Amino acid sequence: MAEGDETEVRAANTGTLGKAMAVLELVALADRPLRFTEILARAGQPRATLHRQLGHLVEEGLLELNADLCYEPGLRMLKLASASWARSDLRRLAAPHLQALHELTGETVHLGVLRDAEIIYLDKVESRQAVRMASQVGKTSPAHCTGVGKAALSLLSAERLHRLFGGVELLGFTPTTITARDALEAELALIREVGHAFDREEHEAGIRCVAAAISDQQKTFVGGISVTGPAYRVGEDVLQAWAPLVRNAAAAISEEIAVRLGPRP
Amino acid sequence: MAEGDETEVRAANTGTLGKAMAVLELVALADRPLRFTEILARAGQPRATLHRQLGHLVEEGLLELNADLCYEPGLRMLKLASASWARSDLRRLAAPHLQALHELTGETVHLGVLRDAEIIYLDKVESRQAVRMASQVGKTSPAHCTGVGKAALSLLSAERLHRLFGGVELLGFTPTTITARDALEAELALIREVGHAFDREEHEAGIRCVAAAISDQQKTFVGGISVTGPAYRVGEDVLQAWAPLVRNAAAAISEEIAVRLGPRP
DNA sequence: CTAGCTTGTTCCATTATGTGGAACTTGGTT
DNA sequence: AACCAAGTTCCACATAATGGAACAAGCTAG
Repeated sequence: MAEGDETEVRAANTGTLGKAMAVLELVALADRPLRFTEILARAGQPRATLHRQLGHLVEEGLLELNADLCYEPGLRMLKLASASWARSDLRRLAAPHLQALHELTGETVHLGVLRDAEIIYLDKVESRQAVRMASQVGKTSPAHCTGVGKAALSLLSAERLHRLFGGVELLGFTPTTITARDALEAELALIREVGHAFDREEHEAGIRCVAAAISDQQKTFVGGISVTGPAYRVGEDVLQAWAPLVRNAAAAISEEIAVRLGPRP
Repeated sequence: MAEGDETEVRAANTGTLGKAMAVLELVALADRPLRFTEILARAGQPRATLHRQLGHLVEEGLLELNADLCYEPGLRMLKLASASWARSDLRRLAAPHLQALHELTGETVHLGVLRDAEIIYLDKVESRQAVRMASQVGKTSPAHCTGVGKAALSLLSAERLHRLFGGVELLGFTPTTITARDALEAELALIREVGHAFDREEHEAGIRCVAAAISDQQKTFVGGISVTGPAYRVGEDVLQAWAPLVRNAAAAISEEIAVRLGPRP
C-alpha cells in the first residue's frame, strides 16, 4: 500500500532490525547514559514496544542496563567492530603508505572513507602524543568541511552529490567552513582539477590539512588520506609543499586497490 | 510450547534481532569475506530467510556486499563502537593509571573487562612500536589463559564460574595453558589470596604478564589490568617485582569506581 | 500516612512481519 | 544445447512484533 514518494525515501525497509538499530544508535551516540523515559521521548515509539526492544538489545550485549536504570553501549559492538577493523583490506593495504607519509611530514596522517555525507576514519598515524591513540579511529566527521571529505566528494557524480546534500543544510563549524551549496561545488571542481583538497580550519579552528582521494577505477569506492597539523606549524606554503606527497600516496593506494580487484582478463 | 530445559538455556529469546546478530557475528568474525553459500552452510538457516536477513544487514550498513558477491563487515559498527568507546567511564577513569603503570614498567599495559568467558580489551598503553596501535582494543581473548582473565575470574562465585565453564572445555594454546578444571580452580584460589595473577606464556608462547582485578564492592562488575612483556625481558623476578605495582593500580581504579557510583547517603 | 504524581514493567488480543519450501533466474561448464 | 551451481524472488502460513491499557514501585507533597 501507498508506494508514495519514489523520491529517495531515506527510511529503510529493514523491518524489525532497522528499528532496533535506530534505538541502538540513539543510545550509542548520546553523550551520556540514558534513562528509559529519555529514550522513549526521542525514539517516537510506544512504551511497551521500546521496552521490549531495549530488552532484546541488552540481552544481545549491544546495550547494557546499569544499576541506575540507565542504558549504555555494550561491549558486543566493540568486539564486532574490532574484528572487522582488523581485517579491513583497505586499511592493511594503506598502512605502509600512511606510515611513509608520516615520516616524510612529521605530522598526523589519516585514512578515511565516505559513508553517506560523513567521513569515517579508519586509521591514523601520529607522533607520540599525550592524546589517546585510538581516539580517532571510527570517528566520523562531516564530509563537506574536512580534507578527506572534500577530496572524496570531488569524485562523486553531480547526481550522487545532489542526493547526499539534497535537502540538508551545510553546517558551519568555523568562519571558514563552506556552507553555500554553490561554493562547495566550485571547491569540488577545483579539487577535481588539481587532485588534492585543503582544509583551512574549516572544521576545527587552528587545524589545517591537505588530502587526496582514493578510489578504484570505477569510482565505486571513495575514500581519502590526509596530513593534518596545527595552523601555527602548517602555513600555506607547507600545505602546498605537501600536496604532491599526499597525491602520490593516494594514487599509489588507488593503484594497489585496482591490482587487488584484479585485472579482469 | 516446550518450555524444556530450564537449565541455563544459552539461546537468547531475542527473536528476530538475535538471529540477525548471529548472522552478523558469523560474517564479522570470519577471517575473510564470505559468499552467500558459505554463510548458508554455517548459519543453519533456510536460503530465503538468510537472504533477506543479509539484505537487511547490508541496508543497515552493518555488512557490505562487494562486487564479487562477498559479504564483509560494514562501517556502521565501527562508528557506533567508536562513539561508545570514547565515552566509556571505566576507560577514562583508568587511563591515567594505565599510563602511570606504563611509565613505571616500560612495558605494555592493558585494561580489559570480562564478558562471559572472554576478556575484551578496552584500552592499552604501549611503547612506540612498529605494531599498529589500536590493534588490540576490542580484541577478545579467552579468560582462562590470560592474566586479566584469571584475575577477573578469581572474583566470581563458584556458582557463576560453574555456569561459565559448565559444559565447555578449556582450550589449550601453549604447553603451560591450564586446561584442567580443578587446576584452574586451584589457580584462582591462589590468585584470590595473593591479589594478582600471572600469565606465564599460557596464551601465547614468549609472552608473560602480571594482572590484578578491578571490581566494584558488590563485585557486580569485573575487569582487570595487566603489564605484559616478552619472556626474554620479563623473568620470574620481574613479574614478582611488578605485582605490587599492578595490585595498587587496580585497587586505586576500583576505589574510584566505588566513589563514582556514589557513597549512598 | 495517604493521595497524586512520575517512571518502569507486564499482559494479551490483534495483526503485521518474518518464515521457508519451491520455483525461477543467471552464468558458467561440458 | 543441456546441465549444474550460485543467487534471487514468490507467496501461503505461522510466528513474533505491536501497542493500548492495566499494574507495580518510588517520590513528593499535602
